[in-house]
Amino acid sequence: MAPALLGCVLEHETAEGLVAVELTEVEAYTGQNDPASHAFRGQTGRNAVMFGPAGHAYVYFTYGMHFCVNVVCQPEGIPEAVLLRAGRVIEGEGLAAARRSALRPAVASPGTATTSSPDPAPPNPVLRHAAPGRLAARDLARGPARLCQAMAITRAQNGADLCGPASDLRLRPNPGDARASDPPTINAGPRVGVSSAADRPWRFWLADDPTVSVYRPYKKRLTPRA
DNA sequence: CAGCTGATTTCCT
DNA sequence: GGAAATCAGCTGG
Repeated sequence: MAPALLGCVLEHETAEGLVAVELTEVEAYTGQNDPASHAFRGQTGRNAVMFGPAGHAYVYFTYGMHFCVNVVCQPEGIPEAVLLRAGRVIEGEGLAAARRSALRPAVASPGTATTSSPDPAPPNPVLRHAAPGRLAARDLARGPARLCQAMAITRAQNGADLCGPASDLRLRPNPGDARASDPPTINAGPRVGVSSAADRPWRFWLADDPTVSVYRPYKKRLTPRA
């Protein structure tokens, strides 16, 4: 399933508009026999969608600030999924860039809220710069959390039916994909940032595509966070 | 360019 | 309590 998803298009239609991304990099997670999978130790609140039917979005929140999206790939009860790691924005580039470069509200934390501003209160008092510099087109969805930010995919999309034509978040084959006559070269290698089963070459990407994220092997933290 | 670190929450042991 | 399917900014070579 993972290499088959390369070249397909993920679309998200929101009140702000439509953003479409052609997938250029994915990773497979086979669940119960894969120690790197969130489903390895069985079903939990977070990973429940992976145990549901295929074709739905498993969105998870990680590192306290990022979302990542997967496509569930097996029937109910078999928690296999493919992480969407990167893509090329083919529609709604302006909107994607705005989402990626705008000042973003920080996640609410106790004690930091409201009151101290003498000015008319901004929409959210705690703001953080997301991407001060100019943003290259190739970087809009280059990485799993960047892809979610560019497409406004959050917890709200967890469980979305990617194959439902009425769904706001949907996956479709790429009509401009010429692979039938001129198949793209697909490369495979170890997954990014994965500490266990790091030898399994289950990351797949389109060769020579600039939107593919930079490979970073797993590194243990020198000073673990409290 | 490689390497480190802060940000910040959820989940699991 | 500690790691995590990350990212951006900064440092030093």
